[in-house]
Amino acid sequence: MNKRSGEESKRNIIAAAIQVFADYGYDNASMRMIAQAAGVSVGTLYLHFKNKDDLYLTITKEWIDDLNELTNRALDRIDDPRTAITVFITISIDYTREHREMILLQGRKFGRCLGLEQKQQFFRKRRQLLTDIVQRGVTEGVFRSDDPAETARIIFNVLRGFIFSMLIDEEALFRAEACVDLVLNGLRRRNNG
Amino acid sequence: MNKRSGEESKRNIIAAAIQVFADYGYDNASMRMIAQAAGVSVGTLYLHFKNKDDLYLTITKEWIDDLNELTNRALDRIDDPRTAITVFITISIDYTREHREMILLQGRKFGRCLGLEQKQQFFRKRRQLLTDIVQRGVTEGVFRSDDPAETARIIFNVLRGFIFSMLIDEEALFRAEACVDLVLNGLRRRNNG
Amino acid sequence: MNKRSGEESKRNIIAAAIQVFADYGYDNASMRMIAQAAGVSVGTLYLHFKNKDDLYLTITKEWIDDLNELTNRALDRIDDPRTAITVFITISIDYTREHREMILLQGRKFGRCLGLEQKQQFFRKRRQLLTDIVQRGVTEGVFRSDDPAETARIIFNVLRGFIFSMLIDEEALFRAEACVDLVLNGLRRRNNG
Amino acid sequence: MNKRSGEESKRNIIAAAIQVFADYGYDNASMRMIAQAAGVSVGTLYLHFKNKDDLYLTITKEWIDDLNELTNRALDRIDDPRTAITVFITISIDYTREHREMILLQGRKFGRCLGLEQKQQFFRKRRQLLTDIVQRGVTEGVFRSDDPAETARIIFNVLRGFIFSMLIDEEALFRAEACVDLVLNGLRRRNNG
DNA sequence: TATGAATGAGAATTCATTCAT
DNA sequence: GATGAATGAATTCTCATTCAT
Repeated sequence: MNKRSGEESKRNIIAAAIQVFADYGYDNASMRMIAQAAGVSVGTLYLHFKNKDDLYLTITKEWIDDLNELTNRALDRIDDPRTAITVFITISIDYTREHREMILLQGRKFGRCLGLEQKQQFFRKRRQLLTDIVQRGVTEGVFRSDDPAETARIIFNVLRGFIFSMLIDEEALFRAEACVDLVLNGLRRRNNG
Repeated sequence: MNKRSGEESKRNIIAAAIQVFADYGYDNASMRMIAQAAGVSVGTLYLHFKNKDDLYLTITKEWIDDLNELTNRALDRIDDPRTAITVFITISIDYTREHREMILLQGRKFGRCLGLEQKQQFFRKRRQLLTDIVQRGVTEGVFRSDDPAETARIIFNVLRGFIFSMLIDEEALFRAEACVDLVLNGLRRRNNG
Repeated sequence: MNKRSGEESKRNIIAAAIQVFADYGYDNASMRMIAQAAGVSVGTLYLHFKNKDDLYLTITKEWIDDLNELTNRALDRIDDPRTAITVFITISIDYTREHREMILLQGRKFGRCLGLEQKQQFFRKRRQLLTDIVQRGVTEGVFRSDDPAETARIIFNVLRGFIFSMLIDEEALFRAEACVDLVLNGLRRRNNG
Repeated sequence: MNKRSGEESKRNIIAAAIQVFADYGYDNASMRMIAQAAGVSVGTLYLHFKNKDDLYLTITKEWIDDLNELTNRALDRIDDPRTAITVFITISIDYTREHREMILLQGRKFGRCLGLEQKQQFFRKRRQLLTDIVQRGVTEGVFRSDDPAETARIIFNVLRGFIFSMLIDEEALFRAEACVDLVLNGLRRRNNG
């Protein structure tokens, strides 16, 4: 019985769970696998988390907070819409590359999606951020867009596609710069357009 | 019980399985549910399919063939790269909207993804199609792209993102035209570019 | 795999479950024990019953129906209140002696008592029967009772006590006739009373 | 943590355990719940009691002693058998009403009933008390009974029924006086009997 | 072909008990 | 004395798969 502090043990379990969930998906990851990966007994899992859902939600909540903060900090002092788009896309792609496990955030549990409310709010917030940037660009006359929200959704979906490609289809991954280039060009206002 | 020819029964099972898989996901769809939806006994499922994986793979194979044919037919006589891009994106979005179940194609069984080889080949083929179109556009001087394959991957990922949005986040869906507009503008060669 | 008809198998499981529940109580009887006693696998239990509660409730429902019918038939043509009391007590005691397992009917699951509604209705019906008999006796001038319902409850509780004694304290069991004697004497109207 | 003397802590745990056992039953009461209710850690429970059974037995022993003393004191100077019966029944009913938890005394752990020997002795003693009273009444010519022990068992079972009704079926409860009335009338010797 | 009863392995979860601190 | 993290065995329940009919 290797005694640790409660918090230490909890972090340890979370780290293990992230790996296992990411490797096998929510459904195929069993509590036994997670326990094994964390080097603890199954019972210990339930000492720190009410159940499998709770463990999963704790993890996703961390990511959401993490990404929110990272994004906010990065966009904090950026006024130029072109730079803002560049930063948003680059951060998203980089973060996804570094945290392949983040796919879990997108995780669907078909019937009832686990923590759906929380996630949708997060997605909504990110799309709003993009919408604001595009809108600003339009106002400033550097972007062209009939419908900034629609444009934001499209950009958002490239990034969502990237997340899944990370997991199921690495050949489909692209460089952030290439994406920025295409998008900025697509948004660009032109005289003879 | 209603005697049917073997083939008829098989079609019937596949139709039911598509629905159930699409509604609940591979893991949460049980053979019992599929049997019930098809109005046959569990044993009958195994008469036509070796096992659950086999049933799933049969379905995905059908889709791949279906989509391949649909796409090929649509692009058959189109020479203009701009029209080709427009058609490819529109077909993909429309098909996804009509066949929400197609998400299954992206289906990940994390550890070992079921039928991965087959799917990856399909994805590769679609990206190649896009690459060819972009390449042609560049050659003809209407598109601008440093790396057509990279550009193709980006477009491919918007569409992949759309598929997942269909399932987990309907608010994120966008119109095909808006996407075409952004992409074509992004690809457009410009004098002062 | 010993194939039986569905109904045959179900009866077999019920018989085993009655024994196991009676011997160990609801909580201490495990599905594994019941399966073993029935000579089937655990999975088979769930083929016939939705869950443990369902199995338990099926059993209690049978008893309730059984006892109701038995009692109704016995009291059908009896007009004399003294005979009716005698029959009611005798039947109850005899049935309990023969079906020691019937204790399950009383079964408490503390927080939420399983099938409480159903049982309470059954108990209520039996008390009502007793109340009617006593009331009749009073009306006919052979019984004496300030409050027939209260009297009925007391008699009802002797019988309930008997059921528990069957299980936990056989030394406390008594003969039906002795009980009838005491009760009838207690109910008897007297001139100098 | 609040340092207490060992004995004080023990009393505290017992009080909490009584509540929890009474609310949830032996099986459904967990050591964690008891610890929580007592405001101590799980480990502390095992400092004072060898295990769950030990804790339970300690409690039942207390009750047995408590009830024995209460009953003895009440019957101490009562000579009249009629009064004695009245007192015994009234005390039993009242005590049960006030200590709903006392149901635990009847507690069955089916297979091997916890502390069975101890309890049976207690029940035996109480029945003996009743038997003595009835016997005395018969000797003095105020009661009529072929078999005082049998009569005692019947009275004992009304009271046992009452205890269970307290828990599972409050509608079945009755007033002590009504019971005394029926029993005394039932015991009464009559001229024309 | 078709059925559906039966299986057994494995899933999530609970809990009495132990023991390092 | 007191704590509470850790354990492991047991519990309920699910499900892909098999096979006698």
